[in-house]
Amino acid sequence: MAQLLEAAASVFSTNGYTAASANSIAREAGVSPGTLYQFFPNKEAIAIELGSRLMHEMRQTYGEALAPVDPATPLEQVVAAAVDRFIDFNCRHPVFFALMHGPDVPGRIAEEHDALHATLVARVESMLLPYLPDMPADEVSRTARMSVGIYMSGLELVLAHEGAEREAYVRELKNVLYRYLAPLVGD
Amino acid sequence: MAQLLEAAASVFSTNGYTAASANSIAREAGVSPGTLYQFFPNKEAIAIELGSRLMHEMRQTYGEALAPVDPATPLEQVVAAAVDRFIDFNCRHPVFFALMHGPDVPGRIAEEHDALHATLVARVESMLLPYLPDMPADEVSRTARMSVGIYMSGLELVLAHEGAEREAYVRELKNVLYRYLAPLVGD
Amino acid sequence: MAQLLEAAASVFSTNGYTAASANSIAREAGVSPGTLYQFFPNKEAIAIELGSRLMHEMRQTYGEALAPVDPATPLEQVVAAAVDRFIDFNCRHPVFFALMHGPDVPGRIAEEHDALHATLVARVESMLLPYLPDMPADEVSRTARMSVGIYMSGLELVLAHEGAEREAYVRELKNVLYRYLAPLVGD
Amino acid sequence: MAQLLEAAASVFSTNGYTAASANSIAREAGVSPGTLYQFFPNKEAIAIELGSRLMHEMRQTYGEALAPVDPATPLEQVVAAAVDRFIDFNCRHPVFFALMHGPDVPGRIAEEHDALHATLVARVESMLLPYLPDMPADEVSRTARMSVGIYMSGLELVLAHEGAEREAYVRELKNVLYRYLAPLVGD
DNA sequence: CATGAATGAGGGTTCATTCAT
DNA sequence: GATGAATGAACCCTCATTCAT
Repeated sequence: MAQLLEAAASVFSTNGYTAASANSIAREAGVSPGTLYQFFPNKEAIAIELGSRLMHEMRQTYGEALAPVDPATPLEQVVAAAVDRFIDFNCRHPVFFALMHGPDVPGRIAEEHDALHATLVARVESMLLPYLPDMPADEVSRTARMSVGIYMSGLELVLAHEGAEREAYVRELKNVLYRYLAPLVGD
Repeated sequence: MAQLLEAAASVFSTNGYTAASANSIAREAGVSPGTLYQFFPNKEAIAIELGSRLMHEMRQTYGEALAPVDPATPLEQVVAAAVDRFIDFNCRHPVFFALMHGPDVPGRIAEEHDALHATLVARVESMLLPYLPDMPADEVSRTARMSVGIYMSGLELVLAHEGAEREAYVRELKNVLYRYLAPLVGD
Repeated sequence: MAQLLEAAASVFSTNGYTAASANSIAREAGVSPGTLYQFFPNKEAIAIELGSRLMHEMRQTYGEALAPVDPATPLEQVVAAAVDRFIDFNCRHPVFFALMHGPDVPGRIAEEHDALHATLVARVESMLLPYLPDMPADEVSRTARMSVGIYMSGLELVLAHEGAEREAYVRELKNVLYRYLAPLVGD
Repeated sequence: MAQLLEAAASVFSTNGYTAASANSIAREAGVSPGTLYQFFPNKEAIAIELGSRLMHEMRQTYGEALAPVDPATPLEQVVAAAVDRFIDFNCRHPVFFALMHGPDVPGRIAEEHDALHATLVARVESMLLPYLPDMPADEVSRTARMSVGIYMSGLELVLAHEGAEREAYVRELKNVLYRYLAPLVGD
């Protein structure tokens, strides 16, 4: 059953959500289609469950890290730590990226995709808030969304490379974010 | 047939690449499926041709603008102009976004996606080069790719909003890019 | 396309509605499953169309016969004629019987089944009315429903036999109906 | 296991034979599907066993009643009693109706259906015989079959209504049968 | 050239049946 | 015995693609 989620994660990351077929997931998991449907009522449910597990794991693993930070901590440090954790998380769970580049089609998993996204935005917002005590709420929200966007596009580049090149992209992503946020926090 | 490409552009931007069916494109174009297959060997080919045309149009429309700039022009101005043009281009050709985000699936269409992407990267590179005369080539390339990534994620946010909120995201995107590049060009 | 309805009629009469699979209908018609779905949105629609055609044909063929009859006509004659026509109709359209022994499962064809049944009841009612001018409406309705039920069960016996035996059952059915109705009409 | 048969009876009468799934029967019985298949080789066998038990129960309960009757008993009384018992039996065993109407599909279950039917016919025949001493055997058989058909279609109408309306249909069914048989027995 | 009916592999899903525990 | 997860063929339906007209 974890077997099935693993297979689904693998197929989703390889082919994307839309192109992943229920039977291909079952095949990857080494079970019959019928078995898959004893655990999940439909294909969507697999993605949804996968999504919740990812969100849960994110909270478990990085719960404290994204909790309100002492505003005295240098921003550079906070950004670097957040990026490192985010990259690390995605390398261990490449399906996260697949689910975030969710399906073009609307539906329940689109909602799940949105939930994942919203979770991410909320965490970034809560991380930024101590640094931006005087910024209006809607501006904070925009800043958080922009940061998540940068995160995601940086992640794409990072995952597309290996070794030293990957490291270079990680540094670059940190730079982008730090330089974007530094003026806002008066750092 | 321009008629077919227009229809395809419309359907791709409405439903995304994966969900767009060949027959729905033909219907939208007001021709029979058979006719479609006399112009294109398959669905992928439509996306590929569409991509080429977009690249061509990008070159036609903004050719001069992205041509090497006088390094004396303030970076802020250059970034602002590039972002404005980019947003404008995407509003007039929403299919560009669909093609850049759509195809999770590997295949020839992914290659086309990459070609589009590469074109974009090349243009940004050529724009940056005058500002970064001393930067090693691979670092310039990384900077350009990072910039394109930021562009794309910014675009997503811009397109997702309207009116004043959209304007705010446009400004934010300019900020991100300017702050990212400023230290590099010694501005 | 008539080809498809014919095939459907054949498969429905052989296997019953529930057990008839869309693909088996297509196979019987000598076409591919896809073709079937260009003419009908789903399996139900085939049964529904088949039902309407039957009702239509019933009205076309026997329109005048079931129209209000001169109450002077001997009941025996009317019953005999109605039974003969009914049997004849069913021999030419055996699927009628299959659709009337509709699906246990509820759904749109169940409604169609009901519509067929209601049509039949209405025709019998209109045939009986001139003979039962003083009977309360609900009693007429009951009588009509009872008559249709007798019709149907008689039909089953008739269809299950051949030759002289079949003829004997036809006579028997006429007897049942005549004897049932005679006291009501004061014949 | 009586438990299983009870469950099957319940599921068959609720959903009809075709729509009843083996697993739903097992669930209703509170056992696992595996257990079900230790008592019955397949789904059909359940229906068959259920049918046998119904026949047996019919014989147990109404054995004497349907045994040869004193031909002096007024036919009206005999018919009324038989109908009342038949309706009563079906109210207590609604699965009887499901089994008699359910299986459009040919197969062993249809044979069982026929066996049930044959039993019913035989009982009616034995009831009629004393009244029809001079009728040829095949004609008696036809009369019995016809009577059973009327029974069944009357039953359907009775079960489809409630309260006073149901009572009215019961009376109607008695009328049909009595009027049908009266001339034959010279009543 | 254009047509559009026809194709058929493949998608998601169900369910009678089996078998290792 | 009893279990219930596993099976896999078959179900309904879609859609990229073809070909006779």
